Amino acid sequence: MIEIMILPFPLSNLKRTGRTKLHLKKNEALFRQGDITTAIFFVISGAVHLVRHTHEGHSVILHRAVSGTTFAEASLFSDVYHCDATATEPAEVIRLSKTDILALVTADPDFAQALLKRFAQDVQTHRKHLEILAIKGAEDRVFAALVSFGQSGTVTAFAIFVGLTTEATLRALSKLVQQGKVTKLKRGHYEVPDTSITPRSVTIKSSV
Amino acid sequence: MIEIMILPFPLSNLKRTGRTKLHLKKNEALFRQGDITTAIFFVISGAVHLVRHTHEGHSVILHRAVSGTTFAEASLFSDVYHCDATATEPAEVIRLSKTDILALVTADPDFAQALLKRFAQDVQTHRKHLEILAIKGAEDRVFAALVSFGQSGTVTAFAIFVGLTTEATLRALSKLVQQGKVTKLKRGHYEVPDTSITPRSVTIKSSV
DNA sequence: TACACTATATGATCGAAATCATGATTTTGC
DNA sequence: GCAAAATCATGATTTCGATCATATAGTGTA
Repeated sequence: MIEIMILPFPLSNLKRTGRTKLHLKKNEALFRQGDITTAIFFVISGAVHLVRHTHEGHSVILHRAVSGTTFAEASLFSDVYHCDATATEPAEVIRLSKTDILALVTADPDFAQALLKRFAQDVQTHRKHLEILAIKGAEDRVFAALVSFGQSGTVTAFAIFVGLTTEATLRALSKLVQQGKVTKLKRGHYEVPDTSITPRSVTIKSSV
Repeated sequence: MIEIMILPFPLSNLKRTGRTKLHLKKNEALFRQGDITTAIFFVISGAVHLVRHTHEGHSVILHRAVSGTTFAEASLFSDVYHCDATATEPAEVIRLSKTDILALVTADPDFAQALLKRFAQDVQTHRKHLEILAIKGAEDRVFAALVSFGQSGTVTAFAIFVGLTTEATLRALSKLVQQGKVTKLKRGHYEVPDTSITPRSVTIKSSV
């Protein structure tokens, strides 16, 4: 039961039947927008993207779930999934039955609190994402996203995440590299060196 | 104790000391980004905007809390507030002590579950917001936001919410009115008539 | 009432990112 | 291993929204 150790909340009381280990191939979908919700998930290895599709073919990467994190927690209280979940690389995930989780919430206060914390983190992450999308210049936006989230996955995926085209993102990255604010590790892999991470001093004036 | 009736979760067990009623004037700040977190809030009347400020003066309206909703729930698990909370119109709010709420989570399973549900709703709302910001055309974006969230507050506030300038938003609105997709109630007040709300048929192909 | 201030509205210009285009490189599936 | 597909990269052109400017309608208040 090694996996229980790395779960962000204690599962000792969860029925064994409530847990299933799944192996996903690349591009394999775990669930799709509109599917009936039956479970939340925990990533052991690999990565899963949560993607929302809009009417006219637009798509947003809402979240990239990586090793050691849970996802689709919000589905506990909604009837259908509101996004697609697709493995972007081969992944192992644990499926946690929705009904069992809900039962455990009622039975185990510590579990409930741990789950609440995860939800709160989700909210914070989404807010950070919203904050980044509000930044106007492509260069500033890409840099902010790189500082806050890092380049998870391909540049193309990163571009969708920051709400720009791949071209615009690449151009911004190459300019940032020129300026020394970003390091190009290798083709398609960029990173913010520690030195360039300036602590944002929150100097808010009390005057309106 | 009228207010307890309209709270989205049962507060009967919350210590009386944990609740304080506050009266906010227009533009009065409840807390600011960086302040130590001590409470979550419930809106009785009026409206409170949660605004996030980025390094270079950009701002995002993360959330508009209106009558009957709670806000700053995420602060339960973080040390400082990550955004400003300001009344955009005179407002009455109830301050709910953070420590008391956390105690109640442990003591009352029903309360814990109700709170979890609220968090989940928050996540869903933020996702919808992210989805809207991913829409490229100004016209499409404004229309989508109007359908999903309605025009809460002024056009200027709505413009910030959708990530456009006031001018671009007004132009988009006036075009949408021309097309009959949006109704102009009066100067600065727009609405999507029921007839134009097309149910988005989720026809996702299983291929790819 | 008069004044200041803010929000709404629309027009003109400019610039930044989307789009289109073309190759090179890497990965993936057979 | 090899062909096909996807990704990375950069250049040229176009388009849409930002910006600047100006005017009007409300709103608060002295």
